[in-house]
Amino acid sequence: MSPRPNVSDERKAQILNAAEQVFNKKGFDLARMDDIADKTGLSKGTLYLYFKSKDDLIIAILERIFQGVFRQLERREGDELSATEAVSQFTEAAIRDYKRMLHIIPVAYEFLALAFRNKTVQKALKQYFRHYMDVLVPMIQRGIDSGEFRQVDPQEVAIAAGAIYEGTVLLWVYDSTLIDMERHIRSSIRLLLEGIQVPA
Amino acid sequence: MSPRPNVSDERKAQILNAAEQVFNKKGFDLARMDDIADKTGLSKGTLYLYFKSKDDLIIAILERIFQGVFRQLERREGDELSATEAVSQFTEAAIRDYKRMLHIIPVAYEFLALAFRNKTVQKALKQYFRHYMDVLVPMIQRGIDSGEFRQVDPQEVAIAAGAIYEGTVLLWVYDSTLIDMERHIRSSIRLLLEGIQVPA
DNA sequence: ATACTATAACTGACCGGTCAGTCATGTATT
DNA sequence: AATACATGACTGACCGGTCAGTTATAGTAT
Repeated sequence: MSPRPNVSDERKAQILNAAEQVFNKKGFDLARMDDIADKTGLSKGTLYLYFKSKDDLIIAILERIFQGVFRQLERREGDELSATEAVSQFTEAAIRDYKRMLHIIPVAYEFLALAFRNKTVQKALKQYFRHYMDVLVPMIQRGIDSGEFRQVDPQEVAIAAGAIYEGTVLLWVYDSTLIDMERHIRSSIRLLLEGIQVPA
Repeated sequence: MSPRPNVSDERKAQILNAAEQVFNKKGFDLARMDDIADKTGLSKGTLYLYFKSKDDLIIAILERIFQGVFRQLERREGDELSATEAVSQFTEAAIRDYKRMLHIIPVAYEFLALAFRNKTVQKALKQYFRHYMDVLVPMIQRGIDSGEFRQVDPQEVAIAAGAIYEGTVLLWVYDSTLIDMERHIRSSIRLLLEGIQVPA
């Protein structure tokens, strides 16, 4: 048996949590390994027992975030609902996601800037977006087939919806006093849906 | 008379152009003052004759960008058009703006991340967004008053449109092969407008 | 024309602070 | 004793910013 219990997983999570907070507060570059060490209550040397570099730490954080988002996206449901209701439920799930992720938004935008310079990041974003489209496009297509929606291009509608989700978060960053993320995502999607519904 | 002609304005522009390129390519922190100096063909010392720090340089770049956008926003026209046409023209202007700004998008996202940590940046963004709303909300209100649009909340519609503009750019960053910025901004705004128009 | 002067424009070696990453040493557990 | 875990002082590369010195040019004097 080991002379000491294996604490590797706890330590890693503990370090990632601290690092996430520090990165959010200061940004990648201004975040010091010493800051993260202080936050965990461990020493800097110990960080390097569990992560071999600062980059390694960042990558691990981003992976953890994307894993969460993918899990959420993959939970498809509501095939028995009307297309409007299905999109609305999807929207509610998206809102829950965004609210859960509010605290890592600063890192997320730094990550976006990085996308222009890093192939791996580009791939992750592309994959995330395709996932999203794979869920939403068929949902809209079903609405068209059932006569609930007009003859629109389902991909264009899905892109409009995606733009509304992501864009509302951005507007909220611009001015959080004027934008209520939850309310405005909901109202914008409602306007979009009303535009494609076949009048009763 | 001066022993040498004043080249201050040309130099500043020259340095800002070079800095913009380098910041876009490497990001703010990885960009070296020496890189910028090399790009201009001037020496590092000369940069400091015109800008007192690296921060000063990035601030000047962002100011230049915002000035351009404000100039665009303030050019109101089209009071004699239908509201739909006015919004469409505004959209075309926005598309032109975005296309013109494509090359500084990486810096823009770094700037957004900064918004969470910097009051000045927060103020600039807020101002930008208010400007935008000040133009678009009355445009939509006019459509409602004239009976062209349904009784919707004009602010909600303006926010939806703003989210579409900004969000489409973001989706394009995610996957530039799937998103045609110009086409998808246009189609999404069209869907939105169709949703608020009073049926003929 | 030529030489001289004043000064704006420019240069680049250098300084000093910073910080990611290392490692010799120590401690707790079995 | 053996092993896993932990420490924090230390190192050295790096880079923003400085400044003593150099160069170019417009005007002036001869």
